[in-house]
Amino acid sequence: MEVSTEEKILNAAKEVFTQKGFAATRMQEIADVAGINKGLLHYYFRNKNKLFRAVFDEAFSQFALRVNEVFAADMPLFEKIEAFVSQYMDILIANPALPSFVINELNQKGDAFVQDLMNRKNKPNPLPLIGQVQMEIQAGRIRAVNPFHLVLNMLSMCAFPFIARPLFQAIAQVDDETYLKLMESRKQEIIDFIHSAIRV
Amino acid sequence: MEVSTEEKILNAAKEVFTQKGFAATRMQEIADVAGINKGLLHYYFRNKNKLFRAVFDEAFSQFALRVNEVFAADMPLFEKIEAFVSQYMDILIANPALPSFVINELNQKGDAFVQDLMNRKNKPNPLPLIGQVQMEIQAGRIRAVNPFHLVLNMLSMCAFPFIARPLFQAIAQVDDETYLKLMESRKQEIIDFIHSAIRV
DNA sequence: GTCTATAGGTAGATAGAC
DNA sequence: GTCTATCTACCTATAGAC
Repeated sequence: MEVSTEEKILNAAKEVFTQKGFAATRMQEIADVAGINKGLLHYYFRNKNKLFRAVFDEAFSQFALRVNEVFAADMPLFEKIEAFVSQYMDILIANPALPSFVINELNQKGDAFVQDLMNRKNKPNPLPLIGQVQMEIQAGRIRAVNPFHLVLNMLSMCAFPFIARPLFQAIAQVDDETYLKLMESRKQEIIDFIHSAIRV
Repeated sequence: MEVSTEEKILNAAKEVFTQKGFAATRMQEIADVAGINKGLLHYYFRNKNKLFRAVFDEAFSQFALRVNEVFAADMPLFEKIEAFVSQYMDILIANPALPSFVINELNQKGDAFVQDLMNRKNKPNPLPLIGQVQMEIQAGRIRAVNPFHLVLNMLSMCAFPFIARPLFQAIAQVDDETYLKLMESRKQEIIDFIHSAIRV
């Protein structure tokens, strides 16, 4: 064990907050998971809100930043879609509980929280990709789809199976490992689906 | 006002629970929204958990039941997809906060809660639709897509924009009314998208 | 059925010894 | 930096008057 106490707390907090959400999380439980004393949580992070922000901001960045990178890259459209879906699904497979956590808190914390987040962080920016789609349509190389909805479709198909995972997993009656393998094979399925949908 | 106290409580509980989630909801706030005394909540529903179950079960049914109806209907595949997307989006537009509430609690309450729900309620059953897709593929009338992923794609594109609504709405910088109108026009967009994706 | 008052328990946060 | 003990506030739930 060479991890600092601060790291132990952050790891434990990430685990408990992502599973239970802000309101249902108990500082005592974070301390238990971290294997340290409850008082130390306040020594390092002052209060529950600040500890939460530390966990949430990191989780949110992990999504927003990667999105912008790929969206703004200099690549042909089909390659870009393929690269995005592949990379984004990899992030989700590695962190299957994160999307529901982030979406969750955004829903519950209210508009002020979301606005504050948008000002503070560089927000996800789909405009480069949307512009590229428009150009391809004008050039007649893809079908005339609404670019906004196309991006929304792509994001939906990637993220939703993770957010609604308990439901789908219960319906399909498969264990965790099998479900994640399904998500692995889903990458190519989404890419093909989008490709077929927008080809002329 | 001819609504019974019990109904007033249920309406208020639905509003507060869906907005804040189980853990962050205060019985006092439900009483305030309902305009009644806090003690009455316990008189009618005994405790917070039972009141929650009353709200949750109704919300969950609203989704699961309608899904099964359309999935099992005797219709050609394309018509069925069109009918499903149209009807499902209508439910979502009328209850934009419900999907995130349901998904949310399913994520946080743990496996026991989900299992209990699956035994108690007739769970969503995609098999009729999946079987129909397989037949169309064998008949060569649509492209050979994985039926499971096709259903998942359809559900994702419908539901995700509502679950991730605060995020998308903040990015698109539109007000509530505009966003819901976007969802209205999205119905046809999804139908066309799926149609193009699976046509031979 | 509806209200007030309060019991009983728990959670976040602080004080202070080591 | 880390621990124990405790304060204060709040929340669910109940008891009991009306």
